[in-house]
Amino acid sequence: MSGRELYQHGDYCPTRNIGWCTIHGILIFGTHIMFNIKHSLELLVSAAIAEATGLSDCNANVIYSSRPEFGDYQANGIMAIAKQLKSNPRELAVRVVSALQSNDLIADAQVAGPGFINLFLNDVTLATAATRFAHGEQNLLDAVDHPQRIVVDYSGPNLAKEMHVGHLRGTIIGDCIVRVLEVVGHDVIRQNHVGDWGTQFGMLIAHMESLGENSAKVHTQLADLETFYREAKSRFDLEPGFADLARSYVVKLQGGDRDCLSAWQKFIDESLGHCEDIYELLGVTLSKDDLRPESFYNNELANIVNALREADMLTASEGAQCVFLEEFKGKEGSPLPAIVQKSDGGYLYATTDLAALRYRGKNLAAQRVLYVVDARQSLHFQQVFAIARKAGFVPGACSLEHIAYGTMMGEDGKPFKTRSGDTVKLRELLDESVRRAHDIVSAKSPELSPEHREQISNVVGIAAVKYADLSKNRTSDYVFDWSTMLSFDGNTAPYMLYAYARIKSILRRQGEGVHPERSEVRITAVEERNLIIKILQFPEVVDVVASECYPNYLCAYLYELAGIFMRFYEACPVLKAESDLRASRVTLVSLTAATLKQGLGLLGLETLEQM
RNA sequence: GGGGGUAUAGCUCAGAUGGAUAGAGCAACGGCCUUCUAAGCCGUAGGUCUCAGGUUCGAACCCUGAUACCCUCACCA
Repeated sequence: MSGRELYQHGDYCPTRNIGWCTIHGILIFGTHIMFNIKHSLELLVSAAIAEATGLSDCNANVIYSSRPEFGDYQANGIMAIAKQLKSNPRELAVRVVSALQSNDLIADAQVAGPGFINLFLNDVTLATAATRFAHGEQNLLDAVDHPQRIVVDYSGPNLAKEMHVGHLRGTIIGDCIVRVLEVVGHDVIRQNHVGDWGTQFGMLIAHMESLGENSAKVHTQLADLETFYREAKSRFDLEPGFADLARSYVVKLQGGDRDCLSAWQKFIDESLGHCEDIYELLGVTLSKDDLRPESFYNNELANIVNALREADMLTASEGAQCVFLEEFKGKEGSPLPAIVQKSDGGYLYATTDLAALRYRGKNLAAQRVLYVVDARQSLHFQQVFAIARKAGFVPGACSLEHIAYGTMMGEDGKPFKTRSGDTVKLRELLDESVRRAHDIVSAKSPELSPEHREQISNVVGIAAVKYADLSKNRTSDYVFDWSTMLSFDGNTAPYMLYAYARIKSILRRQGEGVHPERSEVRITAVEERNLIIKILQFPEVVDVVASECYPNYLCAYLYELAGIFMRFYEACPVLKAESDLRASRVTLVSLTAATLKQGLGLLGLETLEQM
């Protein structure tokens, strides 16, 4: 955005998501572009700053006001600009305010403190915008004007074992990000980089083969993958000859031996079935089509090493093929290699990831690649990203991002395990959550039918686990705690679901009396105004989540929305109000319900009509 | 030892580009159901934002140093 000119209706607009445009100098509400009050204010104030100072490209620094008397939003950029110009910030702020183009969005702009500009939104415009959304003339979330092709790599369980709690975060955070990116109009390609290759599969196939041709028996055995793995591992460690047998299976597998491959396939199918059950239970959008297992890149690994050799990036060290990059140092400041080929000729994790990067950059033509992977792997991703860039495996403009997340801890502050120290199966965790939810629902609502209680606890139990995770900053470790996540108080799934059910109850009771799609929203109380503003801010939050990939921003927003609704609910009778006011409030309730449902949907949560 | 991360109320966590008086929930105490689901709402109390410097009109946030804990550093993924 440069200078004083705003964009003409329908013009190319380099700043994304502007809800207002100008025609003949008059700011109007644009219908073809994403609604975003904050960006619109930034645009207006930036233009005024440019008008007042002659500077282009000024950051108006618009944020939400911390207190009601400071307006709805505030522009904090004036102080920095005044300093740059060596002028008095308050005087500059006054000039900027008087340079503000007339518009229907800002009702009042006041200079305060050392040079803040407090912005008060126009009630009529707010009510009009809410009405338009209620009438379905526009969606609160509309497509961005520059969709990107974005590859999101998430979940990626190891198929040798059953999914455990360690897979929870990546799976649900990734799924939320994918939903958010899609709803704003990006072209998203999911990639489930499952581990289906490597030495441990030789061991598993050897164990499976020794059980004989009885496929029913094999199926039964594989039903508990964890036990199956333990048995195979134990034979590998203890049984004479078994380790050699396992290794011979690895060689046969990699050599493309048909029998061996078919046994491997049988195992993989079985294990994938386990994953799909979990995905269904969790409500995760990953499907078979999204699978790009490690074995998918098998034939590319030698090419990757060759390409690195041709790029003169390869160094042989202690028998292994390595890439040394300046920026990575190991112990005692010694050069740190990324090993792409072992001394025995085998390939590694880094090699596979380089092949995946090249595939995503070249074949999938990604403009942005997101890796939703545990924070402990950050060095690995820094290395492969750097190597892929240097080797030209991905286009220079393609953004590579490690969307790192922290570890789930037990109450003792150590990584979450069972009492005996084993990893907790994801299936068991989710089942327990549903069971606990059922106990609570039965205690709170004994009058509901058993079927209804079961349905509620299925939704609440799963939502509780997901929401507890998504509502935390993904980069930090957090303590897993049943009582907090299943509590109906605070920023939890049960509270959110209850708020939604309560809202739906009003809409049910009002019957066919009011038609939100034809009614007019009015502002008669501060609680209504607060609710409208909060609803209209939904696109702003979604936009930030799409660019920065922090689902907890969305959770915080929805929690605040629910809280503001509750205050409205206490202060403003809906069904007891008369005629137009009743219609306005029912419409507002309906908008709140739609926003909550869509927001929870973006988190990957189901809602309940009744609790 | 190198690199990275974390440190905010008794507990669990928020705090998006530095903004005005640092926020929730739990736990504690006190109010509100003849009124749209009380699984709710309102209020009280609780903080030298680990410590010490620095940058600035302004710092939980940026810089330097210290302390504590966590992660990571050659053929696992």
